[in-house]
Amino acid sequence: MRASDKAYTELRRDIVEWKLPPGTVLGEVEQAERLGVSRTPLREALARLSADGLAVQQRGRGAVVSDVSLDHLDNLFELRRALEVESSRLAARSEHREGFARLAQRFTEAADALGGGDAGAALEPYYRLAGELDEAIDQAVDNPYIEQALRGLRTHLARVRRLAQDAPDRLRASAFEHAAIAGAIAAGDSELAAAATLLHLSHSLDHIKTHAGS
Amino acid sequence: MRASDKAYTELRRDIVEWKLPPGTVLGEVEQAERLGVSRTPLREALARLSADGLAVQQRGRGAVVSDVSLDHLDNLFELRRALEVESSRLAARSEHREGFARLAQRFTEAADALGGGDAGAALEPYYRLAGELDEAIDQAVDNPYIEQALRGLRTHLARVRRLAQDAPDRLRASAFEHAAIAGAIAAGDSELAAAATLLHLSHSLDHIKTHAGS
DNA sequence: GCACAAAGTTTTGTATACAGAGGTGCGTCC
DNA sequence: GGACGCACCTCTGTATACAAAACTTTGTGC
Repeated sequence: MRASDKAYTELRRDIVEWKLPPGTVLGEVEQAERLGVSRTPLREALARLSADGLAVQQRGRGAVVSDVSLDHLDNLFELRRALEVESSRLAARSEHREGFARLAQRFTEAADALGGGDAGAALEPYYRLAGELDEAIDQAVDNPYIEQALRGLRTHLARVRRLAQDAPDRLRASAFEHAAIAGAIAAGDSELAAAATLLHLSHSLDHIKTHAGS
Repeated sequence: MRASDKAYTELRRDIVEWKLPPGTVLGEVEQAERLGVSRTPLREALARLSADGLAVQQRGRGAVVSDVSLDHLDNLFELRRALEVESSRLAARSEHREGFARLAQRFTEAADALGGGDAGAALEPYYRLAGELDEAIDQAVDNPYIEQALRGLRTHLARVRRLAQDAPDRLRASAFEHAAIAGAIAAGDSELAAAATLLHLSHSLDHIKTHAGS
């Protein structure tokens, strides 16, 4: 693995996981020493982070971890709506929809598990399942431009997710909403898939806005 | 201006204007000498171009100008539909819609000019007007995430535009479609704005696909 | 004559050294 | 006592030198 890739991967992970909180100044020598690479590959990593929007380059002052707050939530979800609703629509029209019926079933099972006694143990599998749905939609949409836009969006979402804690009842409802999306795609009903996605996003945003900041 | 910015700007312009056609290998020393900068800032420029999708880094072989062809058109317009339809919808709901009525009028006038005797002279003003509409929508949407996604999209569109020549009658129809979009936004009718945008994109894609390659 | 391997050459990837710009702190002047 | 200015210092931005990896070419063996 190249040193610049290593620096990029580590810095990106640290930023997304809030180990480097917003506003942190990323001094080149400091970070280079911390990560065990030279300044040259580190600068390349910082440039990529800036392109991702995870850092902003201040003139003369180097790079600082970009700000993120609930003020961005509406903006983030507006982009999410544009991309994900259309993605669901396209996925439902795609030829490669074999896996979605099974995914819908697994989401329903996950919802039951989240409602059961040991909800904590069902949490991690549920997040992985949600990731699988994202991947399946990406594959079905089969559009590198949309995929790239979604990748950037998901990075910011993962970062903002820290601001809102996940209540078990919300996760259970979310699982049912995901099941509806996967089911609509499996059925090839593009407008139903779009509607189900729109509903999920609306509920998701509502939940974050009412339960965040505590 | 920093040397890396200069290298990025020039390379980007050369790629978008097809002075560096797809498949061109961007040797580091070669380009560094051509642009009069050192390899270090040039590498930073190449990294940014890769992030934009204008170049792809091939293992061991450096960077090459990314491919672009009519095969990408459907993918590009799918993303365009997702972003621009939602942008029009958001712009129509925005508070800052003062300029759109005037823009709609200017598009109607531009359509008349394009239908008149000296259509060639009306070409350049029309392109500028289309750019103004894009900017106005960006301002009304007021969403940095969507704006960034649109910026990347427009870069690729500018590049692919070379593949399709602009027939005068299509431009005239396009002007009317733009007038409809601007008018709907000015009226604050979000669904009408979305529909007008959808129609414009559909016609635009149809035209390119039937008239391209000659 | 073709295929495989090895060596050479060209290229990228990394480190370090140097220069320039900006910021901060202290001193002096008003 | 406060404000402005100068100097020092730290940090970014750039260049160059070195190392490593990959591709190409040539030679030899089958």
